[in-house]
Amino acid sequence: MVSSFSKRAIEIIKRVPFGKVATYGQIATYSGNSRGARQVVRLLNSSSEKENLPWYRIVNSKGNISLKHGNGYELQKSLLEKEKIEFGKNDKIDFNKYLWKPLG
DNA sequence: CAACTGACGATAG
DNA sequence: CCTATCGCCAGTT
Repeated sequence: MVSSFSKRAIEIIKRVPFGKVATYGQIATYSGNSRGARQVVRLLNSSSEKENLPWYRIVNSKGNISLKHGNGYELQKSLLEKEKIEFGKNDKIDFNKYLWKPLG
């Protein structure tokens, strides 16, 4: 068995459906390591294009985009809005509506 | 092999 | 609420 955290994380990221978002911690947890959030970041940076990952569906635990303005932030936001995801007051995403749940 | 690096997260003040 | 700090892990330098 491979049991490689990275490979599993990639598979999981690919499973995040249209119109939903997931947190770094979520991906890490479902990949077998609840503390692997930072590895998820690495993967997004190193494999988002190769693996064709929906990197823009990954946000931080607060429901905000983690990128900096002028450095992808607006891009990610627009991509999410195209998936009908709404941003609240502080450009915050409502997890009750948009957080991805692997079961349903 | 040691140090550095991240789009994080939890905790403390 | 906000900043500061520490912990975590794997891939790079």
